[in-house]
Amino acid sequence: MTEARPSSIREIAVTLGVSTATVSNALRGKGRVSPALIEQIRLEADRLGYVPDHAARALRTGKSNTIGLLVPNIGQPLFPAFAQAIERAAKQRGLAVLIGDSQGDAGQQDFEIRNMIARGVDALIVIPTRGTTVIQESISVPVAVIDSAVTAGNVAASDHREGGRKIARHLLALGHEKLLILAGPENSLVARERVEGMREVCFSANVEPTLKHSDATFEAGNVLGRELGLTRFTACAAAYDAIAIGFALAVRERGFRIPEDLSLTGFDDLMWAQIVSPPLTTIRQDLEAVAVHALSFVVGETDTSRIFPTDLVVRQSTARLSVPSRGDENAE
Amino acid sequence: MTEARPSSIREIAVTLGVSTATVSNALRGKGRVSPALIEQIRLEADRLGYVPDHAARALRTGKSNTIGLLVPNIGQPLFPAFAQAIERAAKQRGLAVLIGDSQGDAGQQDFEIRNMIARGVDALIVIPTRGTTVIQESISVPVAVIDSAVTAGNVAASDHREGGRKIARHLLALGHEKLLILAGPENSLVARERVEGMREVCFSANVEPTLKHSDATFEAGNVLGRELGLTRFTACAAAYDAIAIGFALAVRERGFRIPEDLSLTGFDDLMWAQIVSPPLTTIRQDLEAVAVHALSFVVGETDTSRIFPTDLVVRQSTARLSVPSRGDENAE
DNA sequence: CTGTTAGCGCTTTCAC
DNA sequence: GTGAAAGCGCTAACAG
Repeated sequence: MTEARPSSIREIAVTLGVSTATVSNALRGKGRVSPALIEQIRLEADRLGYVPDHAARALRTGKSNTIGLLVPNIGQPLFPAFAQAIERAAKQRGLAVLIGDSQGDAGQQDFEIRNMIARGVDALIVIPTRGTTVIQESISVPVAVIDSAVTAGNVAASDHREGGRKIARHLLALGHEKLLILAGPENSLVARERVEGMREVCFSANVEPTLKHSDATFEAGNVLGRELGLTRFTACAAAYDAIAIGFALAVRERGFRIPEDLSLTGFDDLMWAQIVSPPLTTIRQDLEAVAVHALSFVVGETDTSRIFPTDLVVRQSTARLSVPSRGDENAE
Repeated sequence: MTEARPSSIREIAVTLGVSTATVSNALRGKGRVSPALIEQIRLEADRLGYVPDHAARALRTGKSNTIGLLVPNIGQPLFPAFAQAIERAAKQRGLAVLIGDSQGDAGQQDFEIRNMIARGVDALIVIPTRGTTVIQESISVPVAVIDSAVTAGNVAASDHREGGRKIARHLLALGHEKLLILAGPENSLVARERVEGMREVCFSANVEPTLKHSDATFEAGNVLGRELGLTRFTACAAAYDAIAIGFALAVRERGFRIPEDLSLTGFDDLMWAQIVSPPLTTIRQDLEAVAVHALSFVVGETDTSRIFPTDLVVRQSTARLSVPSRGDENAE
C-alpha cells in the first residue's frame, strides 16, 4: 500500500544532478567516484529506499545470483537437511536458491534442469534421483552432482563405501559373524557403495553376509522386520536409517530385543536415529561440508571433486555378541 | 560444449526476415500472426534451440513468474511436506519457487522477505516463525500467510481448533477423563489453537485437563515422557506428532503400555505417525488444499482466506478406557 | 497481418 | 572524477 513503484538509479541521479553511471559506480564501489559524492549518493539511496532491480541487473550482466537445487524428493528425510545446508551456504555468498523436486522421476529431473536453466540460474546443484544420470555436457551452466564417489560427474559426496566399512568393522569387532545386510534399492549407487564397503570388510574376515534389497523407506524396513527369518542372524546392518528404524519397530514387536538378541545399525544419522529406542548406531555424513564444497565448485572456486569422511556414531543398538543367557525384566 | 550463447528472438527474426515483434507474438500466441508464419517461426525456434531469456522478459513485463516461499525451518518435519505441496502447485502454474529458511529467527524472516522482494518475486508465501508477525502493509507484493485462523493476515490454514476438538471428543468418547495435554510451545498460535479446541470440549464435559508446555520436538516429547508423573492420567493428547512420538518411546521404556495403560494422540500425521509403534491416532491436515489456496490467493484468483477441515485418523495408540481395577466409578 | 519504435533499469566502455 | 551513450532481450503501443 505504501510503495508506489520502487525508485530507480535514475531517480537518484536526477535528484542529485549526477549521471546514472556515477550512481551505479558509487553504489557498488566500482568506478572512481569521490568519497563525498559516494556518501551523498548512499544517503539519497536509503532515503528513497532504493533497491536495485534484480531483473535489470541480470539482463545486463548475464548473472542472476541464483542457483538451482534439485532434490529427488524433499519429503524424504535427509534431503531437507541437505537443502538447508545448501541454502545456508548460498545465502552466505549472496545467492538465492531455486528449489526443484524431481519426485523420484527421471523425466521430471530433466525437465527441472531445463526449466531452471531457462530461468537463468547461474549454476545447478543436483542430487540425482536413483538410477539416473546427469549428462553435464548438455548443460550450459556449471553443475555439481552430489551422489556417490562412483557417480559419473560427482563433485561432492560422503565416503559411503568407507562408511560401510566402518559399520562392518564395528560389528565384527563386537564378535558378530552372522550378518544380515538390509541393502536398500539395487539401483542406488549410494546404497551400493555402502553395501560394498560392508561386504569388503566381511569378506576379508571370511564372513559371508546375507543381503536383502528394498526401498530406502521406513515402510520397507518395517515389512522386512515383520517377514524375515531372524534366528540365523546376530546383527543387522541397514543401508539407511529409515530402513533400520522401520525394521527395529517390527522386530521388537515380534519379541526380539535390540541389541540383546540382535544388534542393528543404520546409515545417515537422521534426527530420528538418536531418539528412537534404542538409539541407533549409525554413520553420520557431514552434510555441511558436502554442501559447501558443491557450492564452491559451481561458483568456480575449485575444480576438484571431493569425497568427505563420515563418522561412526555408536549408540545403544549394537552390543557385543553375548553367549545365550537368561536375565532381563524387560516386558514387551 | 554445444551452446555458444543462447539464441535470441532477434536471431530468429533475422534468419526468417521478419520482425522481432512478430516472432514474439507468434511464439506466445499473443498477437495476430498468420498460422503459416507461426509454424515457420516455431520450427526455426526449435532448430536454434531458442529459450526465452527470463531476465529480459522479467525486466520488460515486471513479472518474474517466481514466488518466494519462507518456512521457519525446513529441517523440521511437516515443512518439507508443505514445501513440496506448494512447489507442486506452483509448477502447475508455471511458477518457480525461491525457498528461504528463517531458521526460527524473526530477524532472518524479515531479512528473507526483503531479500526475496528485491529479487523480484511476484508473490510471497510465508509460514511465520513462532511468535512473529508478518506486517503485510509493508510488503509490496501479494503475501499469503499460512498459520492459524487467528493469525493476523492468515490466508490459508487448517482448522487447528476443530482438530483439537476432534481429538478431545475422541478421547472423551473412549471414556477418558484424566487427560494430559502436551501443549507445545506457548507462543505458537497454531499450538494454542489446537489446545484451545481440546480444552473447549473438555470443559463442556466437565473435564479439567492438565497442560504441559514444551518445544514442538521429538526430543522435548522424549524428555517429558521420561520425567512426568503418569499414573494420574489415562490419556495424553499432544499438540504435535513429534512430541507424541518422543513421548511414546520414553514412556514405553518406563514400562507403560500404549494404549493399554495410556492412550496417546498426536497432531499432523507425519510420515512417522503411521509407522511408529503403536501407530498413532492423530489429525491429518490437507496440506495440498492449503497450498493450493495460498497460491490461488497470491496470484489473485481469490481474495478470501480459507480455513480447511482436518481429519481424525484413528490408529492403535488410543483405546477405550479399561475398567479400573481400583475403585473408581464415576458413572456419567 | 506484420513492422517500427520505444523503452524496462541497469552496467559499461569511452570520452571529457 | 564524472557524464553520455549504447545496449542486454524482450514486449507493448501504434502504424502501416
